[in-house]
Amino acid sequence: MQLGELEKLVLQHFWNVKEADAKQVHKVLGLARGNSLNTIQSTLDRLFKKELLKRTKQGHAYCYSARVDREGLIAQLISNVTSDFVDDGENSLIAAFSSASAQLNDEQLDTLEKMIEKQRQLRKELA
Amino acid sequence: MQLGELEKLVLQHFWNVKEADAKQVHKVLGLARGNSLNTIQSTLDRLFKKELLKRTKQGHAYCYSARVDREGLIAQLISNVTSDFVDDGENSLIAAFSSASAQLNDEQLDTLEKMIEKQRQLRKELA
DNA sequence: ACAAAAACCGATAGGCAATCGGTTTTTCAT
DNA sequence: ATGAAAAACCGATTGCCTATCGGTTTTTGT
Repeated sequence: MQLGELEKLVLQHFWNVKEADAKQVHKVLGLARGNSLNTIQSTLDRLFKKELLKRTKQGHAYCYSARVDREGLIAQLISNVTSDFVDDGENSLIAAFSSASAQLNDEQLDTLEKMIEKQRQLRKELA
Repeated sequence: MQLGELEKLVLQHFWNVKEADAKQVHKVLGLARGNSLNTIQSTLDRLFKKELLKRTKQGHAYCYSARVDREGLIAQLISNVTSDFVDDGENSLIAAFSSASAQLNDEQLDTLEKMIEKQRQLRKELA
């Protein structure tokens, strides 16, 4: 799945504002870029069809909100873009990590390790 | 940077064969897909311009080989696709991990932790 | 120098984001 | 209920990129 520039801006917008209709998004993002309301509507619709936004009728307008959070989208994008190079069963994040671990600094390694520990703890509590 | 289907196949080919000229790639990949030699040449050229392959004149033909390994490409793709959503300094993998960790099974968590340890060890040796 | 091989150029088609005008549908107030 | 306004929907165009080749130019080895 391919994301264009405006689509990315809109997604980020919805990580800030929880929900908004086309008109509101247009006011915040569209006007500054010189986009028509229609352009914003189309973009919202495309993102809805891509299942990155959800929407509900609210009065006479769709009210949109994020369907994935930032981390979820990043995970999905990584999976999409790497899947052709990753064996089935292999988790793309792990494959990615083996690719990119050299780029991480010590502090980031610590962070990651703490996240793993946290996840383990969480499971212990649920078990 | 956008990679097409044929481009991906060609890249993977060069992770197997070290080096080859257009004719050889065509024989291995192109014939099976019904591609002309020209199509293969164009693709090689595009990948060269994207700096994913390198090439040297060998007799009368360019001899191509991989410029990035699988892990390097994966890392680059991840960086490309996530950079718009990740603050400078923040690593996209870590951002992604924080949401995707729940999807990993215990074994994969172990794997990841071992990778971290391995990376730490590597650094200690280099220091 | 010449034939063959390879590179290079340019054109076409197909897919997707961006963009918007115009039409249809929905909605709300009267 | 009905009509104006608002919003959704549809369809077309543009631009960018990959895929694909035909044809021309350049290179090369004999």
